Amino acid sequence: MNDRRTRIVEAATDLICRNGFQQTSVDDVIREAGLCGKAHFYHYFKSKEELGYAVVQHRFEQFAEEGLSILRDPMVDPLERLDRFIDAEVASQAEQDCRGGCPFGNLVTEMADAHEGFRQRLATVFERWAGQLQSVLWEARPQLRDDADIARMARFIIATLEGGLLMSRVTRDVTHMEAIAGDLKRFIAAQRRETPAVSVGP
Amino acid sequence: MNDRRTRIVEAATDLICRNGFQQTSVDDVIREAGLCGKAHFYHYFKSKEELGYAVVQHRFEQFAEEGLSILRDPMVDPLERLDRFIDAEVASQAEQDCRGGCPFGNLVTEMADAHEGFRQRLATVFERWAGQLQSVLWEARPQLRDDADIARMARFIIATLEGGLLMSRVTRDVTHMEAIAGDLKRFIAAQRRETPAVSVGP
DNA sequence: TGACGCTAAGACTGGTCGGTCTTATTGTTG
DNA sequence: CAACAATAAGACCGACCAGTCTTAGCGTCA
Repeated sequence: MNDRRTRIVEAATDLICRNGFQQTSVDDVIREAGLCGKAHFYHYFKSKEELGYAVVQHRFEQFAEEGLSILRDPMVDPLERLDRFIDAEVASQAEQDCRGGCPFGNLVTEMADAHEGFRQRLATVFERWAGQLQSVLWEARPQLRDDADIARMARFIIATLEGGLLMSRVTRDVTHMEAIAGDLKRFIAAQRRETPAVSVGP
Repeated sequence: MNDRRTRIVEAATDLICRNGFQQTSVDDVIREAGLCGKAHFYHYFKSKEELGYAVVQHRFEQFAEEGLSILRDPMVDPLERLDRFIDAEVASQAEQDCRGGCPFGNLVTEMADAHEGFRQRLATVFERWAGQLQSVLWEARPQLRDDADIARMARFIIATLEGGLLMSRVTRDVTHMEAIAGDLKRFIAAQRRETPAVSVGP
């Protein structure tokens, strides 16, 4: 059945996000999932690489559900949503004791140069992530300066978060991530229209 | 002689910066350096890990000389130096076709969680890097707002550059790095004193 | 010339890896 | 019960790795 494949992908996602792709062996995944032999694994996946692609896909779906969903909450002001998303990233880093970093960033570092297939799939992940941020910023457009470049801002936010994760990971000090996230919020705040837009009646 | 050890470290630095630590075998290093056998290698280095530490050290010395030296040029205004440093990072990324990223960032991702020895040495690297940035910002203090937090700014700059390298690496598009670097410069510019400080005569 | 000590080179060891192949077990149909 | 199909499990293969051990070749000194 297909949910056995799903089960394998889940186990592999855990392992790969924790230890990286190269440091996770197919045997490890089999053992962790514990419901098929090696030959059977290669019935579900043409190769280990194929498993890696499935993991990228799966992890992004998790992220879209657990992380990016904050950006979609229609009951909250868009710029407030953005702040909450940034706070959630900081909180998540604190929760895992500054270890692990961003699974997508990790895989970029590990695989992007050597493996075009991974690079493309990861590029798609970041594109979609940036797309969600752009949607929020677009909603917040009336509050933003006319010259605010939304696509650019979205990429800047991602880059800064990724860098913040890296810095707090190496220092193992979440206050670094907090400070960087704080500065990022100030950067975003600086893109707000100085005089708030006034809605004009008919 | 000791310069044979140096030669090995140089070869290993090339290989490890290009392919990562785990993906570089001791045999690869031997072959690349081409001037000693394996047993001899283990005379110079207690283990592969030890070689890795030497590579971190060596690569940082290169970086301090080639990259960070821009920050020390006494003939240039400090904030101008900072801009030039950022430009140099972008140019370097363009030169290597958006591949490779930052060797220190790569090693953090690869090793920091699993290997305390690497984590500590890499933390030192980032500390020194941040230290150089702080020196520049300190020099620029008269031009900066009174509430500018210099240590925080230094870390923010590093984080943003690291994130920019990652983004342009996955998209293989240096314009992303350029845009992020541009926003970073705007962030720094926003920390300038609004009314320039006036030197008061006696 | 001959005996000895030192070093460089790479063969070797035990282990891991991705991926395949064989075998055992189960279920199904007459 | 018997013959066969489908599937599961893990033994196995060649390649590679970090680290050690053996050996062959060199210079040195008598």
